[in-house]
Amino acid sequence: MGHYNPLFDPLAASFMNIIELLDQQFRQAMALAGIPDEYPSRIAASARPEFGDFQANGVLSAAKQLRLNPRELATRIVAHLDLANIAERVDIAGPGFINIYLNDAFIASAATQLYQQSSHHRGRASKVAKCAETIVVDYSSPNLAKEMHVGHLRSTIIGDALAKVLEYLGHRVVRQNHMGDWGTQFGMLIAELEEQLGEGEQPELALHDLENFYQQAKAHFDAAPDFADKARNYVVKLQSGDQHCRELWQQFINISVAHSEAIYRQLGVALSADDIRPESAYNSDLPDIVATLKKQGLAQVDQGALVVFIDELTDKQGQPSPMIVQKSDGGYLYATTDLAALRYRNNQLKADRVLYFIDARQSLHMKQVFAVARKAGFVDQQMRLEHLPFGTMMGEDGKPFRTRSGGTVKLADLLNEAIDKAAILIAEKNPELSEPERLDVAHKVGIGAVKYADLSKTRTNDYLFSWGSMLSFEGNTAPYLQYAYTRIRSILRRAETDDWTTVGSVTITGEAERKLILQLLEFDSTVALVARDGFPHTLCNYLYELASAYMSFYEQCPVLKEDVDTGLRNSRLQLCELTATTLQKGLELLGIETMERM
RNA sequence: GCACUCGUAGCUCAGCUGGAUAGAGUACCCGGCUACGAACCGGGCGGUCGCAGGUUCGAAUCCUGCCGAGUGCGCCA
Repeated sequence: MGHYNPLFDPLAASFMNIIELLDQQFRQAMALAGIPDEYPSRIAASARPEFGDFQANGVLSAAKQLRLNPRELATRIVAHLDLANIAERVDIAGPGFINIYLNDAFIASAATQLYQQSSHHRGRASKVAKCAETIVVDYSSPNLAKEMHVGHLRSTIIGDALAKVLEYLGHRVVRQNHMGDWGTQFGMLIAELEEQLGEGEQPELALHDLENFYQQAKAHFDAAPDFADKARNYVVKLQSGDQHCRELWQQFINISVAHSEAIYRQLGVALSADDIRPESAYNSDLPDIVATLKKQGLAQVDQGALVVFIDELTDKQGQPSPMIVQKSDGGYLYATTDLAALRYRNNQLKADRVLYFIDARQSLHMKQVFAVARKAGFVDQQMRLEHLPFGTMMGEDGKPFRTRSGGTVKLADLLNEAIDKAAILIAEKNPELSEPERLDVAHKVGIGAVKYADLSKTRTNDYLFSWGSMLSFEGNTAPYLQYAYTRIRSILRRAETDDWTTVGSVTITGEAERKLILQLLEFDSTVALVARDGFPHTLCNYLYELASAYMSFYEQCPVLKEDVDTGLRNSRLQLCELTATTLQKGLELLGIETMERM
């Protein structure tokens, strides 16, 4: 696999991108200097201001691998480098660093171009994909046996952010909510529901608190052997299509799905009923999956169960990794369902790429499913299967998270608390907001804070759940970004006329403007990175730095007070507008809303 | 036993397939509202990047070993 440069992603190629531009010039110069083109220039923002704006780090590693003197090579490349009108200076420093000092006029013109583009599109324009793909994004996938709790937050909002990013880049995204509605535990729930309905309960009433209902059923199951037997019997009847069982199950599922959908609405997650493709949907495919595996000689009976031994996954002793696809009692497992889902995504959905946002603890399982699906030909060879794992939620004590009572925090409770807290803060800070506006803002701020707290952490690491960080509205948080946005909107409202939108161009008078523009120019490459790797925290960090650069600009550069005649007022208004649209688009991709005032 | 992940400031975390003097937030201290919105800005304090080797011009990053934490490994999902 070659080195990936996001700026050479064909999707990114259609727009002005400063790093891409530099990269192109460097590739040319490197080619002229006799460097094979598999060596990337690796243009990156410089670590320190005294090292210029950008540096080309690839030259040093190329020199190393080609066993050339790095300083000499750098000199040769710079001699071929054409950055006229782009850089005012290119230095070679230390062992062979190439430092690029951009021309202010060039930066200003890049900003102007970007502004005109975004103003023409009425916002940050989405890229037109040259090679749009069909990408299945499998996320959220709650277990319908229980109420959604905070542990479901990650898959739901990270998956949703990725879906939005991929759509923004022009891909065809197919959301799949692989809801868990078909496990063994549903026998238990049906048995409990039957008993409670027998006592005259209405299903809506019995199930108004899903979590509580589940606990009742579980306690009943553990305590009463005859109840447990009945439950197990119900599983078999349910999966073989028994009418009565199916009806009870359906009542349960309806209420549980409605609960999930209420959470999605509150979160602003773009998962609809159409995206639900639950485990039960694959029930009728399972016998054929197993029969195919048997026919191909991939599955064999071992200790009573039907097992696929995966040669591609072996341990140090060369033992192939086993995956059970059918239990000794004939029942199927979630591995079987996952295989059926993959075949569906290949044959029906025609996916080029499938992304799974699932807990890291399922890593082995996902590897097994992918390997078997390929061996069995359930998916085309070129289809890209990616498990994008996330870490376990930990408690303050560093152990897997539990509340004092040993339970989990309901997602609904967390969201309501965040909104309530935001409402109190808003009433304090901005009492003149009307009641309806305050409620609206409280919702956006509270939900935004919760989502950002999660999205801004590296996906793959374990993460600490704390009310404090989830409900924080200061520092590197969503409200900080939202606040930056409202400050800009406030200026733009006060500008009154809109002559500035079409007259004049961006000019640079100081460091604050320069930094702000350089940050604005990195939006596209940041989004491309998120689409490739599936780490939304990269975008969070970018937006925080953007908002931060704007806040400094705001302190140092008066906007409305500037003289119209010098053109500076228009220049700064355009920068404000460009920052606002970039913040808004970035937050939108993360699923976080903005507002006019807060 | 085997496998995967992780260990960075008091706390919570960034650090982009090796780059120059390791950065934010928070907490604490100092300064800034008769100012385009102070949910903000500027400054200070704070780190043997778990430990020890190795690879090289250069290591938080790559390799090996050790210590510590979490997770997974044929009939739950």
